[in-house]
Amino acid sequence: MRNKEVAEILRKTAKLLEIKGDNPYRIRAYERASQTIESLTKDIEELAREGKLENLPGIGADLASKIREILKTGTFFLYEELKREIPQTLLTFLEIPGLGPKKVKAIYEKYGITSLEELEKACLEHKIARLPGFGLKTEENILKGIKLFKERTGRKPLGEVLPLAEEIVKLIKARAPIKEIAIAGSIRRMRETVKDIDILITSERPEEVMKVVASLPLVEEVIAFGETKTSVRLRLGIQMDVRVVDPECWGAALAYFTGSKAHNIRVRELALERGLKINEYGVFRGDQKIAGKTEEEVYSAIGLPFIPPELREDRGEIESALQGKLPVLVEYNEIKGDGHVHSKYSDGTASLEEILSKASAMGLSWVAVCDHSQSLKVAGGVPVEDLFKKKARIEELNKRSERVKLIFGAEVDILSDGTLDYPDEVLKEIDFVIASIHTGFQQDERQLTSRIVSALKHPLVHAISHPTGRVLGEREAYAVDLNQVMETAKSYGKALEINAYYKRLDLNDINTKACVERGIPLIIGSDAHFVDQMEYLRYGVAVARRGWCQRENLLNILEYEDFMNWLRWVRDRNQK
DNA sequence: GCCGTTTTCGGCCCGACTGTTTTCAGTCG
Repeated sequence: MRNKEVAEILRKTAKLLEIKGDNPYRIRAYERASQTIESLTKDIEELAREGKLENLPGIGADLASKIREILKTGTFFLYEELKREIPQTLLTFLEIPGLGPKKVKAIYEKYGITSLEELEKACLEHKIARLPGFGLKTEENILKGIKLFKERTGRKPLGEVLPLAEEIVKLIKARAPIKEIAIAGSIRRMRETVKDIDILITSERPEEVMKVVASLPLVEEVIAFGETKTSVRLRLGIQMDVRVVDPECWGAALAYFTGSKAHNIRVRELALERGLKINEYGVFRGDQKIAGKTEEEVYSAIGLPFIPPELREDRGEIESALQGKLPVLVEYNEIKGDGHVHSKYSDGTASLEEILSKASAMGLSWVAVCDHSQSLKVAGGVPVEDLFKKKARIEELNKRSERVKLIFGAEVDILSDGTLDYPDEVLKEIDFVIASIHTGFQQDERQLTSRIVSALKHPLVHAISHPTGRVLGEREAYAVDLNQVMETAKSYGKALEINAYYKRLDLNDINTKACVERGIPLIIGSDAHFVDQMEYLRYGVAVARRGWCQRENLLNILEYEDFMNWLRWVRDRNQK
């Protein structure tokens, strides 16, 4: 899979064209192609071999041939030419808040500045303020931007920002005269990482709301302060944009601020084709407003059904909606079980009783307690003799517990040679075996893939946990050929996990979608090591929804007995 | 550079806020 590589080159090409001041629509074409390829669930090389590149939206004959060139040579002519013409370091300038392509170009052409240090120096010497269109204030902002850029941590995991955003919503509710309030932006779409917090409000006294927002205790700096829009930087280094609109515009504004940008562009193009105009205030035919109060109304005005926020990425949802083929996404409250938690038996902190009571509080009807296997000593891997104590204890608790059941599971290590960390006679006593890799990350793709594939082929294994091993901001996915993993899972009827721990989210949304398209069963596991972490299940459901997952794709919607039946069924069909 | 139940050429999403400007370009989302 070289999708990412191709997408990256196209994205950089777009950026370089931007600095060059090229045709904005040409730039958009490169950007769009980059996004399309990044969110592809198929291998771009395969599509190229089959001659299907031109079928992709936004990719015509020209871009297709450039993509083929990239696949063949690792680059393409225009990109190389642009790199010779424009220093690549200017691309980092674009990441400085307040600096866009026009200003970067001006600075480079006038002074030949190509490094952050030079830029900083030029600002301090007030050389920048002398450029036409620049001023002292711009200079100050660039200096501030450089400082922010240097201490920047980039996008933050949803699991860190969403709770914060919910906290802020509570604060605003308590302090300002508001009617409605909602979190919008990428948080509402439940992207795995987010850059900022977008909050939308309706109120009859917007000025007052703006003042409250600007003076919230978490605010470090007010970036922009207008009548209906305020941007602030929070102490944790994250930006927050708050916008107040009239209740009549609520739906249009919510749709607009939920994005994604790419989705919005497509929706507006569609509106134009129908002789309508959409902005954050409503849908208009000429001067007449025909919709805007609710999102449903806005979508319906341009002939679309409501599209759930998690799908709004321009990954085919508009086409599906137009054909009336949107998936009926699995709902957050349809989850009956947690497929993966740890207890005190390994490196978890919770007793089985605590897990039961947390599950009950969350309204779940089953939890698979999958502790680590014996060789994973650092994580308190469970020796065989304790395994049977755990089994007995679970049976005992289940007799007493009517509504919620524990499932005797294990997260069994796939050893370096692809064998499993318990012998078969032990494995067959374990009701739910989920296999995973915790050692030998450095092996090459062939080795790692064959380890996972042989685990999937093992008749006593039900699923693979965190199939790619990535940890957001900490560790890249290990080298594994997911295509092969998925094909094997498919032919053996095995499941792949959506690990819901917010730094893993592994499978991610795109890989989840690939599984859904192939009909591979998925199971969400919180991977909780503390009972409260079972709440992370919601991030797993979010990934499932972003991956177009319907009820039929997800094992977590099954009742306890049905899930147990599935576990037995998998073993029966693989033990002929 | 893409694309077409009004088009194969002439379109291509839209508005708030800031700063440098006397009417608007640039940036951002």
